[in-house]
Amino acid sequence: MYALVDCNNFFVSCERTLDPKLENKPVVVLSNNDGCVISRSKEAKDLGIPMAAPAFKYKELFKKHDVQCFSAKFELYNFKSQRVIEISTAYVDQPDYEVYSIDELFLDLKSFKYINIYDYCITIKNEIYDQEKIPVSIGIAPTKTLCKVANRIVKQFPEQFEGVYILDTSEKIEKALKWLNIGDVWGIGRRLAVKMQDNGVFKAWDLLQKPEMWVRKIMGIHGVRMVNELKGIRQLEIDAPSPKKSIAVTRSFMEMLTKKEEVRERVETFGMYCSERLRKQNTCCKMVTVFVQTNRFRKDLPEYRKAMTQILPNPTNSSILIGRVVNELFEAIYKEGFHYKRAGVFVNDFVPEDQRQISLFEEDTQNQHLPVMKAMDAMNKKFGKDKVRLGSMSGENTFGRAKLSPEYEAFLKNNTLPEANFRFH
DNA sequence: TCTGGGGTCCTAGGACCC
DNA sequence: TCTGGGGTCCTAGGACCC
Repeated sequence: MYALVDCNNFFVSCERTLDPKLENKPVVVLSNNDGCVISRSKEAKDLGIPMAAPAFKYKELFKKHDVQCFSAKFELYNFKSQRVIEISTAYVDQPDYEVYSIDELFLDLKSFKYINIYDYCITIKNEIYDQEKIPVSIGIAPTKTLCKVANRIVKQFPEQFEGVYILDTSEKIEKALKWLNIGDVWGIGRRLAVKMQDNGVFKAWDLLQKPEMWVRKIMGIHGVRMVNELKGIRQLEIDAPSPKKSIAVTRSFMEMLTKKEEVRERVETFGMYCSERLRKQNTCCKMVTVFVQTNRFRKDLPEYRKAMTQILPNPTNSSILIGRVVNELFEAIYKEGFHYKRAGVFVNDFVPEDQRQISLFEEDTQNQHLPVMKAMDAMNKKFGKDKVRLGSMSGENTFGRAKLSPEYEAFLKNNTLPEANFRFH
């Protein structure tokens, strides 16, 4: 059996660890620029605040019900996430887990043939709460997809299950799938949900009644795997962490930017962050993409969006070399006369730092840069983010964050903050 | 006025090879 | 008039996830 440990409304729960008075009150956490709702407490969900709701549209509701709003504090969430992972994984053999996202991890319970896994998971749940004050739900089932279903059941019926539910017998599975809406199946997004309903598939169970050819045609290979997983036939394994295949740094700006030099400074900074993250995993990239765009919601202003990619003659992770490319691409796509709202840099096509294929004809300076770069990284690690940086960076952010509470300042001071270390899907 | 950010995988079609 | 067959690799776009 697998178990899925999932933190309940994780970012809000983290806020509550700093301020216990937030317990039982409606609380939301907002994205950068305080733009969208990205985490909601149960009380906030009950008020009808949807996920990803633009904050400005709900101002009245927030005020009326005294909803507590917080800017995102990702240092805190990463820290708490690490703690939850450490506690959970101490209960299984070493490679038998997969960190799925910042607030979820799968455990492989294969080594526990003789103990009561339900009780065991109750213990895990309780220890996470006792030590970190983070409430979690645990769904146990033979496949990952069914773990997701079990987890949903736990959250839906809190008074019945005390945070843990096992979905094991075929009777329970059938009952669960006849209850579960098709759009709530892991892997069915908005588009597919509509397509399913058009074809008379409303519950997860209905999908199992469709012929495989139909599933293959509508959903591709994903669908076939999904059906098997729902039947209890394992298709998805617990995976060891793998290096990233692409890195992106993108931001919306608090205010629209109209000066070329301001936008340039931003994309150069994003390029630097990409380079730092490449060095952190000891890889070089062979491709760099830069994009800029105006505010897509402002129909009264002229719209412009453009991206451009360059393939590098020699793989690199030097901030200087990547910065140079970013600058060239920026020059090629930037157009005067627009109000820019968002920009970003992507890097991909990675090779390990020590396995670079060098072009015969292009000069390669990566190795001259590397010692300087590593020294820079070491100093920033010691003294703080962006303390040492390239001259092209202002070192300032253009996105807003509410004033930090004294509790949070104290938290930042007292903890060595871990690096984010998550796979995204 | 105000609308996030960072990932993965699959597929279809085109270019190219022998 | 007649115009093969099979394979790989790359890319863009679409779908999904948290």
